[in-house]
Amino acid sequence: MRPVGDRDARPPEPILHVDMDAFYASVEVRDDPRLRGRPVIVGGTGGRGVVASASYEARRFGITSAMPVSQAVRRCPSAVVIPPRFDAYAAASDALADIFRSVTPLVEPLALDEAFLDVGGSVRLFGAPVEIAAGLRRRIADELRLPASVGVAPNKFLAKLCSRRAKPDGLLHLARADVDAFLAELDIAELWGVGEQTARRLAAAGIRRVGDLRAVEERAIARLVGAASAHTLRELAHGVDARAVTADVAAKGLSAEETFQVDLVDVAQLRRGLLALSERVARRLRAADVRARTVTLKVRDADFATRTRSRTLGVATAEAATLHATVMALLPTAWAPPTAIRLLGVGASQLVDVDHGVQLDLLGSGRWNDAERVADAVRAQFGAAALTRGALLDRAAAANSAPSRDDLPR
DNA sequence: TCTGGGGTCCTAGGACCC
DNA sequence: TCTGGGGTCCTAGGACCC
Repeated sequence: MRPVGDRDARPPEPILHVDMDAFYASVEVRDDPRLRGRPVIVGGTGGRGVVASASYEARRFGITSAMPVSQAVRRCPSAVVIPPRFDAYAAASDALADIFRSVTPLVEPLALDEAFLDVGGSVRLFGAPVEIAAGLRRRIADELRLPASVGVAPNKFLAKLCSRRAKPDGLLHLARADVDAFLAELDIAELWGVGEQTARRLAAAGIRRVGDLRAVEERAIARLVGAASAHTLRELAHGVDARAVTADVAAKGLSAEETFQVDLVDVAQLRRGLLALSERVARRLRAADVRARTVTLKVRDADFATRTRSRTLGVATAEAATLHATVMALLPTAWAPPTAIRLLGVGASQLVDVDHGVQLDLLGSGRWNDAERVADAVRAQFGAAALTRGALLDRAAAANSAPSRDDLPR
């Protein structure tokens, strides 16, 4: 039975989207006050790096994320370029999550710097959603000394639109009654799932605003973007989004990839690169207590042509040796000399829980797993650099590989 | 000095089974 | 002796998101 009465009613706009402003750059400015007011770029400094985050001062020069750092620096020679410190961002992200969970258990992170919150059950304790949102912004500013923007709306999609609209350092509440008018004039590119390609295809059919989209039959949209996208698009155009805020969403897959500063050209280099990536993936699988059934090799040529090859194993694995053997077996189907390679990747998907005991490995490659688990323990106690495979210590590998980073806890 | 790294979801074709 | 339909799994690629 639901209690009757206003005090218990679920508010009409219970969903919050909290999004940190220029997150990585803001953390850097906070931790080094000399950077305040200056154009700050966080990104790879190795020559092939791109912008991961840019302060609003840098954005005034037309610098956007994913832009090559080289290009960004040409636009703004006075910009300070800082290599990412993921540990610092992860720490800030953890503190942020603690603040979120102090108002509701229904917290769904989307990335290190943003999350959905359903505060529908929190109003009796903490007040209306807008008041909760304002309180969160205050606490984030006071305790983390970081700027955040918050959207308050009836559902996830609208809340995300609102937080974007509120940026930087703002709060926007969209009442249910205002949804239709708000959406009608919106550019279709603002819809979730409409990127450059889709926007171009829709525009070619005369659909530029959400209002235009509403006037077109779903079947006609499906011919442009496929059935599934057409259905979602139509719902979003009417402000409908039934997805619940869900805490603890299990990951579907996990991968590691690396763009090399200098292209790789021979099989020995590729073998070493794939071994290092296999180790990173295996370690993360074991840390998450999962095993993968499907292994994917990713190869990008010097001319940026990208291929993937995958194989599904009979027995799920979390062993670097197995991952490595699998991607090495796939390699000849994706690469042949003398093609130069700029990126390698190793992916693991079709994850199964170790607890569920799906794997019954009677043939006993288990000794590899034992050895690797011992290695995990040594690294946990003495640091990531404490143990490295002999094959990775080769001089050529050391010279060509970017400094390795610890894998991010997720 | 062109184009990172980590993900999710969808589509389409083929294999295979009933 | 000429061709069904449904369902599931696997693989490759692409769009999109932060």
